[in-house]
Amino acid sequence: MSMTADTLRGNTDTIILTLLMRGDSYGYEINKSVQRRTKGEYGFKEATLYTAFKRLEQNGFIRSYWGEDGPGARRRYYSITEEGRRQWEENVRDWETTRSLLDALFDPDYDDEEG
Amino acid sequence: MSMTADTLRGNTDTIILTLLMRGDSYGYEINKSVQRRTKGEYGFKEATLYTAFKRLEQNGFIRSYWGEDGPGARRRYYSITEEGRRQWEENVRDWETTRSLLDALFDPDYDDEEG
DNA sequence: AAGAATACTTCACCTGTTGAAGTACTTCCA
DNA sequence: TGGAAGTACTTCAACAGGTGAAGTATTCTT
Repeated sequence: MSMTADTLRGNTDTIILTLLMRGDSYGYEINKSVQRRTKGEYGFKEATLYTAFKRLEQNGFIRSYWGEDGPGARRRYYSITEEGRRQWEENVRDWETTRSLLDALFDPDYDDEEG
Repeated sequence: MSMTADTLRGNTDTIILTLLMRGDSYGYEINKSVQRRTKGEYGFKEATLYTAFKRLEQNGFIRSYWGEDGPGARRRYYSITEEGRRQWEENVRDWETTRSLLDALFDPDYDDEEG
């Protein structure tokens, strides 16, 4: 796994929750959104994406249902739950904390006496 | 593993390299520095720390030697190599990229047409 | 008709983190 | 003097999340 992917690890769930806050969606489309937002620099591997859905559903953060039979392949839609929204808030706060921790830890000129 | 620890995963090596850029050091002290910089919010588990040293040394990013026999328990000192410095630069660039990717991916108001 | 795109599933494997247990020495303090 | 706490490192088994690979099935494009 590359450095980048390793940093992303564990944020998969939060990324998915963020996109579901805009409305119900399905795997393939969510992944396209991720790619669009990152200008193609990042996208989920299929296995990553679908195991994340399973995990999120087991934790009660999302719910799923099969889409109407239209043209094209069948789609499983996901929608975020109230608990999922709460989890999203917490995860984003955690991210902000971790982000500043890492910024401090990667600073080669950090003053150790600073408080 | 908590969200925070999961985001930190894979950045262990870069944290250690950052601290070694200030001069040679040893495990216990490096960990204290991490705790100081994060105001006690983060520190390595011993197993994490020492497996990271092993990994870094195997990759040629650090070198190690036993400290002089003084008072107190024996210490294994580490010093960063030229290759380690190059790796550090790369990792920090990767971190900056990933940080903005995640900031974009966690934005619930992101405009999908933006580009 | 072929190939690309859409869409999802499952499995075995890999990597980094961790809990737990152990070794060994020194300092503090009652 | 003796026990707890602090310093310092080691090893191992277990766990979680990500990934490559292979498969299924449909539709769109050329």
